[in-house]
Amino acid sequence: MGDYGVVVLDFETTGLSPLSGDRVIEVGAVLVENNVVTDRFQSLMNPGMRVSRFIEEYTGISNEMLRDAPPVGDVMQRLTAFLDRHHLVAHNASFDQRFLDAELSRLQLRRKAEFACSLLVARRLYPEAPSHSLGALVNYRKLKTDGVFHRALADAEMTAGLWTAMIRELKSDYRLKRVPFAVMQRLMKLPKRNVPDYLRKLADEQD
DNA sequence: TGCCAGGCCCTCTTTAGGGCCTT
Repeated sequence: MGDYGVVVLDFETTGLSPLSGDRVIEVGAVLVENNVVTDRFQSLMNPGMRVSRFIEEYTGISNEMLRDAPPVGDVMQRLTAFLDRHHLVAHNASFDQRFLDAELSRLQLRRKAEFACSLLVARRLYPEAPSHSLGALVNYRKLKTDGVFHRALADAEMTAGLWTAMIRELKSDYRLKRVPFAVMQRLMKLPKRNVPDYLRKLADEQD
């Protein structure tokens, strides 16, 4: 015990911008407790609009699949229950955060949990990686996948795999006893050159 | 029909521009 629980989540959407009218079409989320996945949530959602051919091909989610899916609002209510009060993690979190907040706002709900971003942490821990896209990082760290990409639950599972791998490596490489959520949030914002010093000092403080 | 974001981060920087990420 002593580690935090976080929910790693991923949205598939009709496009890049909720302010331009884009909606969510699928959510995948995994609960990570003590650095192990202990629960999962996944659902397609009917956004009330047709998705473009590009999105159909990018995600493999067709308009036909969405036709009989539950409305976004129903799924977001169930997702809120799953999120409970856990902190949140996503790859390029600002994207998922914008969509989550936009959909909650339509329900007159507000997010209470804080986000951390696996992309921003990975840029600091693996500056030499050829790319910091989720797929590239999964290859770079040789993480297990089921070969599915750009579906919400598969991407959430891969992001969780990356997140837990980074925490394990922080513990082993810097002899950290604990890697609290606040430390990951701090890493997101730290200038790259300050990261090694910060982690060494943190290890000293934990001794 | 046609339109289409935002934040991070580097650099030939700060009176800016452009690539990377997310769908």
